[in-house]
Amino acid sequence: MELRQLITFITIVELDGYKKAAGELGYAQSSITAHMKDLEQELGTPIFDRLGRKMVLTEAGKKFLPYAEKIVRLYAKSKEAIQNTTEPSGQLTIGASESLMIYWLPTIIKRFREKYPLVELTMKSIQYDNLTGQLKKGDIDAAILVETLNFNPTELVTNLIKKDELIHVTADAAIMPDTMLVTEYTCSWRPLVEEYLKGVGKEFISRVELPSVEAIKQSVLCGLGNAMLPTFTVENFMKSGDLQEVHNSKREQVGIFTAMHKNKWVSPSMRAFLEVLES
Amino acid sequence: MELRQLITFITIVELDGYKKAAGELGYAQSSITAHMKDLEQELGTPIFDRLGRKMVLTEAGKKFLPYAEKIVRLYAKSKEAIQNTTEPSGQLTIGASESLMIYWLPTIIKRFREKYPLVELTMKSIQYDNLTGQLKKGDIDAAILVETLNFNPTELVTNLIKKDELIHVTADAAIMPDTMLVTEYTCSWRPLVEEYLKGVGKEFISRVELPSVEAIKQSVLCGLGNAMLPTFTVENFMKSGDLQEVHNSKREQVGIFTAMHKNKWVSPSMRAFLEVLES
DNA sequence: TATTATAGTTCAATAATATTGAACTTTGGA
DNA sequence: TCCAAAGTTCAATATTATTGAACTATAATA
Repeated sequence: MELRQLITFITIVELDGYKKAAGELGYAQSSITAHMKDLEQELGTPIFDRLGRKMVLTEAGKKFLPYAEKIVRLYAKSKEAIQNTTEPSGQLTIGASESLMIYWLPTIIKRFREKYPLVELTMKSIQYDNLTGQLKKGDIDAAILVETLNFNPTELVTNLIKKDELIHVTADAAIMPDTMLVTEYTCSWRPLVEEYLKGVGKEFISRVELPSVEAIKQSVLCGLGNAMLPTFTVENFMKSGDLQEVHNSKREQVGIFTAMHKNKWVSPSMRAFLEVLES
Repeated sequence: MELRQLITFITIVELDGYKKAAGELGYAQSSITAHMKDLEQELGTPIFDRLGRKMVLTEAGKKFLPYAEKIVRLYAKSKEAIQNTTEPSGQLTIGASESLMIYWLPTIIKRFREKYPLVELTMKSIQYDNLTGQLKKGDIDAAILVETLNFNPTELVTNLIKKDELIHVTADAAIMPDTMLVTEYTCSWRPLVEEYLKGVGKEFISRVELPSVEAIKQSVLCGLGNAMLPTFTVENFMKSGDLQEVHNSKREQVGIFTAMHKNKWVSPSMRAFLEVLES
């Protein structure tokens, strides 16, 4: 049984005759006969009675008709549902680094939700040590993260959304305290912090590792130590003066990137999200 | 898009891989690739992301999956519904002559209904002058009727269920009144009545045409005239003595027949009905 | 870091099947 | 009685589905 035979069957019933159906569908009449013979063989019973030159549905044919119609209707519907995905919809799972999630994405997500309400958006925090794995397994469709500017792993397609800088901040601009508050090792910019410290000859300074950017920031505010953080995380406190840049400190370049698996199909939802990101 | 491709698609998702699906379905792996390429072409979007050696459903694929499953499930269901028609069901329309409908069929219908409750049985009265037409148009699936024993029209398959006789009845057995109560001309046994009258030299006797057997019987009972009727219509009144056979009258042979179009497929319901009829 | 095994793709050859036209059958009207 | 219309059959042909072999890319392993 194949869809084409079901379509033939339905057309015969609609137009009341093999010949008309053949004309409608662009087949030779004998093809119509063949289609129906196949169907009847598969079903094991005749579906038409050949009463004189009239074709009349048998009881089996009558029972089968609604099934055939439903199947063909579903077929058409499925095509439409997939093809006419003008309006992004369905699930979209984005992995984001914790800091971006807090300081940058909320407004973006809000805009995206307003524009594409049919997309079921899920945000997940990413594991920096297994980004490729997460993208490959389909755990997340794309990732947004802060990385060094040379970020470009094979297997992934990356895209720089925005450049930013790591800035050395402290509660009191005059001093560079002995304690450096840092993120964990798997954090993407942690190597840059280490490089910076080496650059200023402070590679042996004591470090306190804290689990989140927000924890580090609050601790810096209390004077517990200082830290290298992306500017977008500290902008507001710089303006208010609660945090200040260490004098003569060097800034390190970082970028906000999107990343996805290179073979991944970019769905309409995904494209929409990337567009909102870039605007 | 063909059913076979949908089955392949579903199997791939279930077994998680082209190779396993190929094994399961008895295809070469390249056939699986071809199936999915066809599907993707028809839908206009990829349905799998080739992430490394893992095949992961795309968003479009995820949306398509439930459609595919529903279509394949319907396909299986339809086959089952048609093939496993062990239990007769569906519509069955029987045409019957008015007399049989009244005196013979009620108990048969009752038995049939008890045995096959799923069949929606419809009884229609037949037009004797257009029996073939009714059978051909699908107005009725089969007819049950009283006919002369040589009843055997081309185009129809007939079957003698039971022999019966036309019996010349009257309210007073001693006399044969001047008035003959007869059915209309299109009635199947009317010619036999005419033949009988000719046989007994009464071909010019006066006739009153009445529209139904029941009307004739009641009229005979009142002494309005006499009539030739099938025994099954008058049995009870013969036993009670209210109707009596005319002395030395000849009986005419008739039969109760089923008739259906010769090309008509005998559905399980129909077969069941015929079996009940013959028991 | 090679090496190997695994999973999927490509492509040309082949097997399978769908379609067709021509001749035939049956039926319903002129 | 003959003709036209509708469907069937069947052999020829066109199309398509399937396959095996060579190839690519990736994951595992040694």
